[in-house]
Amino acid sequence: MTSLSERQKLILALVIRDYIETPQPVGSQRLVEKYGLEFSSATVRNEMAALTDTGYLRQPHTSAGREPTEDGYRYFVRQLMGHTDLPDTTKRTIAHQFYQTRQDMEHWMRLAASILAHQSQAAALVTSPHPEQARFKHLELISTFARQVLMVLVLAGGEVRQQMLVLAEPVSQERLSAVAENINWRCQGLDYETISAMMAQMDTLEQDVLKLTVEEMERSSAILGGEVYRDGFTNVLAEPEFSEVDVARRALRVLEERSLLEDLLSRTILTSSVGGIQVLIGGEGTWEDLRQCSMVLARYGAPGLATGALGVLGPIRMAYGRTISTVRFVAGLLSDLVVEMHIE
Amino acid sequence: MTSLSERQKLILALVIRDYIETPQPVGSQRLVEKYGLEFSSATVRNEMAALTDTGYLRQPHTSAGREPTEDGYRYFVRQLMGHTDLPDTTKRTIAHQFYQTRQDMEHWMRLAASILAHQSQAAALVTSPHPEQARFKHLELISTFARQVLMVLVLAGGEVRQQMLVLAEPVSQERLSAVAENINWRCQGLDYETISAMMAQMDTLEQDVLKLTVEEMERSSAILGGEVYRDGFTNVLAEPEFSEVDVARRALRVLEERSLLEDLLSRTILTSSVGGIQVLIGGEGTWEDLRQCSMVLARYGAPGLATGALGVLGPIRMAYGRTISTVRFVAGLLSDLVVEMHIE
DNA sequence: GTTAGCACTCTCCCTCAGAGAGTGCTAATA
DNA sequence: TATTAGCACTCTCTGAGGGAGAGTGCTAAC
Repeated sequence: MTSLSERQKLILALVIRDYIETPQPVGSQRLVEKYGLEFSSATVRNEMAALTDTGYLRQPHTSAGREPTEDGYRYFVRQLMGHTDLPDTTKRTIAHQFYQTRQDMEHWMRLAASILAHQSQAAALVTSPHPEQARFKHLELISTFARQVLMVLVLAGGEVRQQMLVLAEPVSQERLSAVAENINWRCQGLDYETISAMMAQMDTLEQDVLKLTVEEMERSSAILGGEVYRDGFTNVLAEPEFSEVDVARRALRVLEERSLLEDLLSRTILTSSVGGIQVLIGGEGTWEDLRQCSMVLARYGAPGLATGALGVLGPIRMAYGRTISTVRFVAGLLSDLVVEMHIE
Repeated sequence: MTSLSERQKLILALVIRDYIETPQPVGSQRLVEKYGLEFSSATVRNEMAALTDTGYLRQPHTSAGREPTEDGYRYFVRQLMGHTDLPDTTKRTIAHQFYQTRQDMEHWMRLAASILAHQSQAAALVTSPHPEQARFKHLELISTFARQVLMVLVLAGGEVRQQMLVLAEPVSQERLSAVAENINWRCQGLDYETISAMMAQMDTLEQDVLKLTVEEMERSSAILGGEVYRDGFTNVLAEPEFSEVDVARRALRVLEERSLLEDLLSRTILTSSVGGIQVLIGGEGTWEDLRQCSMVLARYGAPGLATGALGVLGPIRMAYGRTISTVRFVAGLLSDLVVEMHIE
């Protein structure tokens, strides 16, 4: 990485700032006038030429102003931006919304997606937290109708999964409760492989229940086994870089289609640890569909218990400072909530 | 409604068919050649002029071909199209997917949205079924950690709602089970108003539980209290009428924003009965945001038990026959599944 | 009632020229 | 030596003008 003079850093930052405001190439004269610079437009032109050489700025065509390159944004995010944080009032407002909502991961995630979308005026996604290794905690069997039984499975860490079970023949609630009690006693704290192994010694009804239990525990351990909450798709459609619908379509498809999203997340944020933030700028040369977008991703949760991913997608011309602090803050809140659900 | 000659009906139908294929004004000559008509282009021109007078066709400008007006589409859907049905193989494929999925309304709705989006290449939405009047069926209290209790509420009709309850002080699982048993015995089959009324006579713990129960039952009875599942937003972005992003943004916002969606549904499909299909063409002069779109909506479920709405949103230039039969079929399937969950 | 013929209309696309914005270079200046 | 004023040059954008093409409406003949 070439080292820049202080003045070059200033100019780069100003170009980015101006370009984010008005998505138009920034000219030297304009920059001097708008920000009251101490030096002349000719000097700015010289510095801009230098910044273009180092690859941080680009000219759409000769005799147009400059706009930041992907590398320019990266340098800005890493070196220039500094650590920004949300205003305390905003933080309080957000936190307040979480504590007003019912205490339930599903609602929290939905709320998180909504808040991310709103705050950053971008498309947001939140994946449900999954334990690195699901452990059995508690099981309840509730007879609903005839041969249908509602199975409620609570995993260590508080994740609750419910499932319907259809029996070959009707079974009384007393019998079901006894089965559940037996299973609760024997499976306490076990992972699904151990449970699988001990299934053979049980009777048919218990085997049926355990088969479903193991299935659900496997699903809970899968990378993207849980739900994905999305919001704010229409936000990005308002941005000028998405006025070409095809750009918008390809980008949003990555969020909408599970397989694409799974690929993206497992190769990016899921490789980093909880609390980590990743900023993908312009598809990073890997995701052609995201060439015109940036994403800010975070991993949240509690290591060893359960973790999930969240993030936003917007134009490259994004207010990184604000977006990153929002994502970081919401991830932190969700992490706290995950931990809170685990306190025994 | 003006009555049309058979030849006019034929021409109107052909114009619509051709326009749906290639979103371009249809000329008289083109129509004669492409469909091998028995009469000349001059005759077609005369008939087209008549159809323009009655308001079923329109010219984007003098000396352009004709395209259907909203009224034209409406006439087509109501009078010309006839009853179409999905091919049996398609039906079987779809039904198969439902019976392969776990028996759980949440997954079925998600699947329904996905299938609607795929089959009709449009944006799809499915709202969860809610009972016209929620009735208590069964309650289970499961101690998870310290003062946190998982409450699982089963309503008549099989809807399951879970909620976390935080107690003032720890309570044993035995005590919780006793409370649940007592409530189950006393509230069987009651609606939330009756339960509210009898709360006063209970002790504190039971009151806390019942308060939450009543809240959840109220929520379940609200028009759009449940979840909304959406899919296929990126499908419509591929359609040429949405190449102007603003058109796409405004239309999709109606699906994305709860308040807009609630307004739309409560004034359309929620006024019709289960099994009913509604086709909204071009916003019907009421929804400005949907001016360039059509929606096919259906109400599904079982009257007296629980009902929900589903539908798709696409360009006005939509393959109505296929879309309507898909929506009707999926609504029927979901209705069957709702009923099935109620068989006692 | 239907159709051939034809003048007319309107869009679309191409080209061209002028305005405007911004650059890079050169020579003068602190 | 670093900075700046001045200036020629380049490129986009916009609007005007003209020709091709598609399709119409009208009229007169069948």
